Amino acid sequence: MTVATHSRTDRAIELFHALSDETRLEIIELLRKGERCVCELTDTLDAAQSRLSFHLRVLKDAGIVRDRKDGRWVYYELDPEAFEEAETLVSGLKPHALSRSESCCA
Amino acid sequence: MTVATHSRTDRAIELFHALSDETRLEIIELLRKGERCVCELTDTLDAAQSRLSFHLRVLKDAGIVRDRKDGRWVYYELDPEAFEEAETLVSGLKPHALSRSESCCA
DNA sequence: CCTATGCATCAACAAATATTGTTGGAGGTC
DNA sequence: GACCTCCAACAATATTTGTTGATGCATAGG
Repeated sequence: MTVATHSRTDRAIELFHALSDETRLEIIELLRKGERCVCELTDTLDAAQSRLSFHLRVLKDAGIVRDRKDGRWVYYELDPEAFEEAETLVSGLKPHALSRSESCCA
Repeated sequence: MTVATHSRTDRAIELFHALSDETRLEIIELLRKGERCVCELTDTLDAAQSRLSFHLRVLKDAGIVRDRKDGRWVYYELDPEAFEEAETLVSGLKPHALSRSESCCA
């Protein structure tokens, strides 16, 4: 599922976009405590199931969460790799991180 | 200028949102080489001036860039602090990073 | 002054995203 | 099998975001 047709920029957009929504950040905050099923999330966040399903998909597509099916329930948990990746991407944007051919000055 | 009540979550949303757009990432990539005036950006990115102005404002509001006026020109440059902040926010979302004493928001 | 340049801002439109209610399938329980 | 729960997917609507062109304002130079 690790798509390779993503440029570095596209990946940054996808990841940062997924992280730039209140509902999604709340989901992440909850999942930091451990795996949760959708029903627990809808309950805790007091959000419609279809809404959470949508946001969970965004998070999943971005690789931020993984899901696991167990009987009737689907459990979601954070994928640490995505956060490493986000950190790497952020550092790659920093002014002092000299990466490829860059000259200088105005 | 609105500052006032910025919860940690609101700040994350603002920052990540600013970083989740192609044009803005291109601007950042250019500014990594150093300060640039808007005219250079419009030229290099081949974008309408009003379009860049819009995105520069988003970046500025998020604290990612600073501007400096010199004569008729306005120069933009990256603010390293914002990237430090972004990194901190990302680590704060990581599954295993147990936060200090508390758990959330404001 | 008068005009040209560099940039911000606004209004209007276009496009992308999010929310809601609904539907249906997969999986349990009895 | 009949029936219930959990959840993803769809369609319709509402909301947000980005683009474009016009306008305004400041500065510089004639």
